[in-house]
Amino acid sequence: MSKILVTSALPYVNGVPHLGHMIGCLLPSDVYARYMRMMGNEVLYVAGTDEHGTASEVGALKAGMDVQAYCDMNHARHRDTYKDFELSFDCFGRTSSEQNKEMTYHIFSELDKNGFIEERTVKQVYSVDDKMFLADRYITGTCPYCGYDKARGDQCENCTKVLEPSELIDAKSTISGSQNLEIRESKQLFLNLPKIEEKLRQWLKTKEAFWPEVAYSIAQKWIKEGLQPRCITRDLKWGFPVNKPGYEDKVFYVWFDAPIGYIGITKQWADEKPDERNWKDWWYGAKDVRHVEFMAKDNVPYHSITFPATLLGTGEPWTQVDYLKGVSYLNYEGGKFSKSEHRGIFAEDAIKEFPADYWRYWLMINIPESSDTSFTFDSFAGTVNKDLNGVLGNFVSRVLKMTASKLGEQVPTGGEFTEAENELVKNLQQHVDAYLKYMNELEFRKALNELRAIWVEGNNYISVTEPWSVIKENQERAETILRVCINLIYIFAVLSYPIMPKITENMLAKLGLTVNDMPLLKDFDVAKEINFLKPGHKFTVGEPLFERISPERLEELKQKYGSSK
RNA sequence: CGCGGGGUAGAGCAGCCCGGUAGCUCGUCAGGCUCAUAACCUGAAGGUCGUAGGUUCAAAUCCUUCCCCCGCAACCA
Repeated sequence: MSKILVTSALPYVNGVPHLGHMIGCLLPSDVYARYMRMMGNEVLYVAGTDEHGTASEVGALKAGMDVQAYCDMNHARHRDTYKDFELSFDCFGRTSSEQNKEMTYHIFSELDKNGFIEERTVKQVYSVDDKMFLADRYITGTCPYCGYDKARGDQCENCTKVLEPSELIDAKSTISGSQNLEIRESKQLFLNLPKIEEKLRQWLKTKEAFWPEVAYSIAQKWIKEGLQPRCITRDLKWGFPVNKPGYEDKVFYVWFDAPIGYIGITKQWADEKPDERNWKDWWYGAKDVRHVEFMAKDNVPYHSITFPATLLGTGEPWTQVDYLKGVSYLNYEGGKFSKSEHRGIFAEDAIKEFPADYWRYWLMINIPESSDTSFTFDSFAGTVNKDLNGVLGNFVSRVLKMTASKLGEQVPTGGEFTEAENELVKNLQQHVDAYLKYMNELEFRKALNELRAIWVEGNNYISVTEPWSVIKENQERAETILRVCINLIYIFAVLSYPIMPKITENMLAKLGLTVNDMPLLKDFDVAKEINFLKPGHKFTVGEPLFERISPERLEELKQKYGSSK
């Protein structure tokens, strides 16, 4: 048994998670955590909301709320949504916690002590009326190059020119609309990345053979271009006050304390049961911990460069990332998800339309592993109707109904296995081995394709053996076939658990079982499990596992959630 | 010449690192079955592997040119 530390990139607290967020980090990390637990490993799976930064301050301001209350509200909203999606966090914490503050202070102090922190003076735009410094994107004005009147301080969306806020004509704050802006000088603290570069380069080299190509190439790119010192403080109120004399009125930049949040959240988890849990077992001088991180590709630089460098700079034995699963973007019907343009389907709405497992399955079998991909309702409906209803749901239904009507609601007795059963077991074992191999390698698309192939084996077997005909002349043989089929339902349920936990529970319930009756996936032996349910074991037919999506319903969904134009 | 990823049957993808009969899912067509959710099983058709050139006995796979799509470009979370 080994220890697997699973972390998902932390969703920003006042964002509204959509399907792209779900598949980018949250869902695959959950599938992996569940899988690793079923492999018999000790798993710690943590995530939480990333709460600091300008966006929260501005969001609270616009909502007319106190920042803390605003974050409390949004944190709860995230937590509930992820619960609806069956995400099995051991702890879903927050970066604004006391524990994270403690970690952040410690790590900063070590970096400072080791000479990796330096002071620089930077010029920033200050809004006199808002009484705050403005991030570049909170300033708009007329682009001096193309005349576009809604150019942002960092870039003009119209002519794509990269801008300095001071270049804008008639610049104003997007928060209050005030034009009373001035450039002020401000002292900030920087993390001296160039000083850590060599150490980082050597560390990164050890990852080349293991990380996915996307992740490693992005990290490599940053190294190649040369690292720059990085500002880690801000003139804001919402955040951890800097624990260095002379800087108490500033806070740490959100990107400094956010990844430290993984550690802080682990401490939140440990503090719930201090007698039996210790965060250091996972993060500090920890032995035999494999740390697997999940994130969308935009997050890769922070997790492959900045955060590892931060930890390296302390000179302390922190757990670093062993495997970094970077995922590309999921678009919506060809365009980007956009809250402001009401385009896309957001997690809270998705769950009202269909149970979590429908989404989990579609997202995992379509996870953007090699390039960006799109969600479409046509594809979703096709997958739900074909894979879930046609292949899996229908198999369960035909087997249980046939058995119940011909032989009663219990596992039939029957006789010895024949060539057909031996063939089935052999094929199934091959697919199972491939499924487990791909899950180990975090090749989710391939793994899910194997899972479906496993379900297809069931329909294939029943087609070939034709129990509905056989029962007319040879009841014992038909009983054998149906006994095997009912055990297949049990096997399918177990194997589907990491992807569709509720469906698994539902399938097991039909067989009078619970998830506690499931075997470990480690060394999963089809020949043994095919005989798990003994003759006479009761079952119930019950309701179908899935609901089909009719053409009318499909049209309705497309209308409701408007496609991109 | 900013950087990275992608361009393979109607659609979505695998194969490319380690050259050697181009695979999978959906869709289409044909057949089978009628236990089941008009579902399931089998078979077939369908591809100049973005473009142009090079290396090689042999290139989707290696090298070079160009074109197209997506994303990123560090005070943006």
